[in-house]
Amino acid sequence: MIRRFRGESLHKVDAKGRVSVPAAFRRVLEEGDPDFSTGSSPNFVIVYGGVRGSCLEGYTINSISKVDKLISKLPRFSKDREMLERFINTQSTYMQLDETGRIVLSHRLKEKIGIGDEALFAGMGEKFQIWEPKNYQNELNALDSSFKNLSEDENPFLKLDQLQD
Amino acid sequence: MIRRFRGESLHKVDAKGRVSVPAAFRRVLEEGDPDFSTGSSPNFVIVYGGVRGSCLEGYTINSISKVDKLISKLPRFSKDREMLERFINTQSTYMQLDETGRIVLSHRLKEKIGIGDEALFAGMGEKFQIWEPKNYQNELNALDSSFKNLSEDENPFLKLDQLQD
DNA sequence: TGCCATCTTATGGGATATCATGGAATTTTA
DNA sequence: TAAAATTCCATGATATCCCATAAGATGGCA
Repeated sequence: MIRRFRGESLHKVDAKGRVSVPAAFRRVLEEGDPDFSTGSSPNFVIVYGGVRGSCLEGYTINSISKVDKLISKLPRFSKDREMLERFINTQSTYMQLDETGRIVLSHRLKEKIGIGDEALFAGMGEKFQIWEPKNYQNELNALDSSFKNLSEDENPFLKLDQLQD
Repeated sequence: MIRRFRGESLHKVDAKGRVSVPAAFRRVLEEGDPDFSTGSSPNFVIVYGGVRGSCLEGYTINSISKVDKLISKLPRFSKDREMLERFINTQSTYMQLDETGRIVLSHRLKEKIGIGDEALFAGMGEKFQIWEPKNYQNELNALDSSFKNLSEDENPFLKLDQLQD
């Protein structure tokens, strides 16, 4: 089975910026790092320049490579490519779990998304997100209400079954 | 034969949150997990963020993968995709039966649907649901009365045979 | 068809491992 | 050399594993 990032969990951020990454996510990060071997700690990538910018996004090495490959397909000096490279390559950083499964969020990263002493991890399939808990709740509420306002044929759940497979 | 989730049954939830999954459902979960082999225990997925949110929904690995695959076809950063990932991926979790056929419902999951020391399992074809027994009864009653108020041409039983295949 | 042996199921309890988290000690680096 | 970052150790809480048992269900077989 290819595991995906699933579920939510809330973790403490200590004075040094250390946070535990949810154990379930570690398994996915390990599987997604071609250089990982039992005993070592997986590498992965955090993108902080995200489309919406209100959370951090974690990618396995394999899934960020996929994104990189897509970007490389764009014309070399196009505005689009320039922009994506800026957001995804420039505004990102390699990370490595320590042996207790934690990472440290630098002052800069915490500031980016307004994190204090708690961080909310949210699984999103091929990536995961890190949110300041209140902002996350707002995001969920906003999502809920915008979902309620959708007409029948805008409902993404219903659109799903119309896709070919 | 492709087995489907059928029937209802009521099970005790012990102090640790452990519940037996109905034996009939285990067979379906086993068939629906490509990595299952006799001797091992099947994995599956519980979604708790359902559109209605009053029960948990269990999916086999195969059926949730179908959904994942459809979602992956949507453009990577589209609003639709984010919404679906949020409702289906974020609000879900991997589960594995133990060798006596039980799962453990975390405090969080029990809270979500108001479960105390009993859980009602309901087969729904491609998925099953877990309800707090009283809520389940209310749901049944509500369904009954709304069914009685339908006109002839709204009756879903009658609409069934009009579908093309 | 009545009875016994066996298997499966549902459930419980205790032991063990993993996880999340904190603090101290040590190294790096500016 | 002080501040920042990293490594190492410690611990309570939670989750997982392992074993136990009683009640049904199943299946032969006389």
